[in-house]
Amino acid sequence: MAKKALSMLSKSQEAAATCVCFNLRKASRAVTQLYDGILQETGVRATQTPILIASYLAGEVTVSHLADTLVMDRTTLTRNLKPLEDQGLITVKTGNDRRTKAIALTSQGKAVLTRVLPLWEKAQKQIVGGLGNDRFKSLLAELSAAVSVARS
Amino acid sequence: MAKKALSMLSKSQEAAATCVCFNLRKASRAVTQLYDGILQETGVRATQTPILIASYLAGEVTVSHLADTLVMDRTTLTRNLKPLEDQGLITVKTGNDRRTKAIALTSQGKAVLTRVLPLWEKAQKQIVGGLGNDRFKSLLAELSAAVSVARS
DNA sequence: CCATAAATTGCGTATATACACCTATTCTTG
DNA sequence: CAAGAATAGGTGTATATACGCAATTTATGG
Repeated sequence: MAKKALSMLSKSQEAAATCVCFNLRKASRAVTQLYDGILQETGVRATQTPILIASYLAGEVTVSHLADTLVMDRTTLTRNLKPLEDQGLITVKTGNDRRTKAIALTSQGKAVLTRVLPLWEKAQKQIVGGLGNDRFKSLLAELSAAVSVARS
Repeated sequence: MAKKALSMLSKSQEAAATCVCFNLRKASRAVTQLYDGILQETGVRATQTPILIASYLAGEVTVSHLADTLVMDRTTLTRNLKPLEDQGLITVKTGNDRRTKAIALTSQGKAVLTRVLPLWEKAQKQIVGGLGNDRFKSLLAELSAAVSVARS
């Protein structure tokens, strides 16, 4: 009994301090709030920026393909596209293969992206500057590795 | 014109590849799904585990204090407490200072935590094993630094 | 050519996140 | 002690996330 209770206490302390999932989510919350604050004047959120960028880079793309690119659940992306479509930043139309939807950035979306990118850079520089370039590069590499491990 | 378009393209490519916010969120999604899959049989989610653990370690704690501990928005925590209370894993009662709420883990919550912790360890070992101990420790340190920078 | 499998997407449901605003309680001070 | 300040918490609203299931369309094997 005493042993089990002790193990529960020490394991809880270890989990609180070292859990990769918790610490990733914690950092995500903090960093997302920083980006959101800086991007606020554009009306675009930190979470929406990658979608706009990927749409811009892909030209015209299906929901599933875009979800793969963003390493995002397909149904999550579908929900996330809605406010962007409502704001006129993207269009969603039926593709030639009528099972698919073709996502494309509108000219308004491109205009907004032009305003977003300098602010993104500002936020990014605050983080990179605070971390230092070495830790920044190390962080990116480890996040990439974590994704590979988690999905393998 | 050509210059601006080029800058937009290259900046978009840079953002897609290096954005700290996006890469953190991406890794959070992937890692959370791994933990969720392993924890599934307990009925407790990866996001709920830290709340149970912090409640267990704190003994009895107010919403705001728990939110500080978890580096989580107070109102987010309030919403997250609801399903845990519904499942009977925690109790929420008015504190002596009647402005406050006292959060406490129930005996059922402790029993569930006993089942959760070994599975948490299993998930954690998959990630740590995949990353290697050096990269794991480095990742934790950089996430901690990122939180400090983002909140400063 | 048709029956069936595969591919693509949407929707129902539930939880996670956080900002703005509101209420209730306690503290502070004249 | 009463009025304003400070503190603790909840609610409305909007977006983010993802699992399971259903619907539609395309590809494929006999």
